[in-house]
Amino acid sequence: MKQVTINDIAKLAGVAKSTVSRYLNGGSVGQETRDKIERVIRETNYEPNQFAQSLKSKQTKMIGVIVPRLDSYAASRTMMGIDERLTERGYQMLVVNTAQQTEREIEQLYNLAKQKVAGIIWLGTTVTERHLQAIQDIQIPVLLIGQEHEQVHSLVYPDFDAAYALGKQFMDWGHRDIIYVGVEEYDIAVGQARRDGFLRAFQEVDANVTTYTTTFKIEDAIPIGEALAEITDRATLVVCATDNIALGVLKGLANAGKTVPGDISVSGFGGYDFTEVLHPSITTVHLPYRRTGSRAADMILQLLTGDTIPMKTFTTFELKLRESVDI
Amino acid sequence: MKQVTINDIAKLAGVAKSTVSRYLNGGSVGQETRDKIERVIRETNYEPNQFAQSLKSKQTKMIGVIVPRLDSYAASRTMMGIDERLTERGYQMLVVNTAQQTEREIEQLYNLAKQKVAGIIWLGTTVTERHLQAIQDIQIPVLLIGQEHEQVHSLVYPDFDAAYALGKQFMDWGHRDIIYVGVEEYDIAVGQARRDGFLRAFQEVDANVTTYTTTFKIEDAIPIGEALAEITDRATLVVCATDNIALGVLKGLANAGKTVPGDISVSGFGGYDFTEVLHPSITTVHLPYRRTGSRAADMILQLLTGDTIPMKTFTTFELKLRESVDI
DNA sequence: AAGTGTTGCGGAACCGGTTCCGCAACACAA
DNA sequence: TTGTGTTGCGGAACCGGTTCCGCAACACTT
Repeated sequence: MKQVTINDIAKLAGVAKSTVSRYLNGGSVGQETRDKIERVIRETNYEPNQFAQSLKSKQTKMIGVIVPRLDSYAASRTMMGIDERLTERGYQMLVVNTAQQTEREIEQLYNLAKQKVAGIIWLGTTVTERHLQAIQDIQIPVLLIGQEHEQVHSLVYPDFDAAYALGKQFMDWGHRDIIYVGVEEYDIAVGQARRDGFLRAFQEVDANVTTYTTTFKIEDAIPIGEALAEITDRATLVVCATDNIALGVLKGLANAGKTVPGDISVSGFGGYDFTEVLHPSITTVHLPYRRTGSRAADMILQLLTGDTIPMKTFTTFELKLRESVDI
Repeated sequence: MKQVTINDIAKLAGVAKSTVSRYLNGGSVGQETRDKIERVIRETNYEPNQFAQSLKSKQTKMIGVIVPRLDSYAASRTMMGIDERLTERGYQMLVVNTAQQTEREIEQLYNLAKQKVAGIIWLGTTVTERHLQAIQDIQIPVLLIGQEHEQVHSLVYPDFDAAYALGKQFMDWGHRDIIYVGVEEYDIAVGQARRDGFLRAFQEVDANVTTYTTTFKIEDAIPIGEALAEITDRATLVVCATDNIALGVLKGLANAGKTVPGDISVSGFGGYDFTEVLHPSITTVHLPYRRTGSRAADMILQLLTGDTIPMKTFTTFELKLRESVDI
């Protein structure tokens, strides 16, 4: 099981190793020599040593993917999409996890650069000066998913538009007293764009809105749901910034003995698979995580070949109007 | 931003590069030289080129992780655990996805070997002769999670015991007419061990059991739930082999207008987070995926250092007795 | 004073590829 | 026949580390 090297091939084929290398990389090699080398390579199952190659070329066939957490639905689906496409194209995905620490995002940018990945796909939550500095330092194409910044190529979800569209639908249905449960503003896409989209829709018809702020964790939204149970006579709809929050709110309401959508309606955002199979099924916005991953892979590969692509690309969204919101 | 090399350091410090290398790897170097080198390294932010190192050493600080899918709860949580521990210990996780194709598992074993990972953690579904062959060929420590085989170090969930314990509990509560919804047998752990554990518990009290077989997908279980709605007067409990199946069954029952646990009880297996926040909350078995990941990381690292560890290690489980099953 | 270790260090080879350079062989045009 | 190009190939240098070997300097015995 010893590693077969290019030297072995050269020796067995009776040529110089530079010739073998040329054969492998499409240089000029005579037909006769070509045949000999090909035979030897086939017989020995030769595979070039990637380290030796990378040592010289200072490049790999890897694309780094920076994710805030490994166990989020959005991240998982996006990774799937990325991996599929990358594999098709002969690249490998190298996932690194930041455990939701901004500091580690920056660390990992440098780290991936050290590992000579060809490009980086970054599932971001926030973009700071130091991120930009890192991106500039490392001299590697970076594609940002889920957030945007004018200086970084980005592939973003139409959070504002989707939120607006969903909010508008609710307004059309006549909801006028709304609870909005969002997250902190440091997450631009979720904390700001989504909220602003909803608020715009609500304000257009002068609806009454009460805002709560929570985290991305299900548990943290439960008490909010419980608290909301007190005012189900007034408010008719709880709009949540994520499906996880909706889940927590639903639980809280259930704990307090309220039924959905009977006593009050609840909507989510994100489009987790299982929102559909719950009872009641949850009204939400479906974001195409997986397809976005694939597109991101395509885009980063284009960036590698030097193609120019728009700095900012939007994905699509789809309203999922289901049982949890009363018409 | 050009790469600083060991030659640069040597030149700047006025020593031979072999001395620098010795300094870095703990060889004998005089105090004075040591200081000079240290200063230069600090000033230049020198970091050794990993490719050059690996080229010589034929090793990396990477642990390959083979997962059947990127978007399963179990896989995600396990990866989290692995990554955490590996990062602590100065290793990196390299995840490869097989998209549930057995063939690709084997491919990836060889592939990871080619990339000279130090060890491999394999979240398996089934173990064939060809897997064993691959494992033997590559000469790299492999740790199998979730399945077992006498020739491979494995870390397994106590599927049988957990299923037995849960089934026994149901028997104690007096359920006697049971529906079991499982998966195909090719998955030893889920398809066989879990089923057998349950059946054992049921048989001990001569309960009446009807068995259905489905897949790991939520959707495929929905029709089963719908079909079961016909017999809620007879059967009192649907035992599902996974939480996903339980979710589908619940949906099917809901579609048919049945309530849980009013008309019939339903239990899951696996312990997804959100089984707790559903309404009704789902009775299930919690398996410690994340902690298992961490342990797996520890174990593979032990294997690297040549320690001997038991061929087979069991994890724990915890019954989560909740609302979806009537007492 | 001669012999025996020990320590610190430089030089060179090596890991397995890629690439540059130059030479030989051959064809073809002038 | 000489000159110009093209093609095929070997040799050597290089990528950035690690490691083996040998030598010099300096104790420390005996």
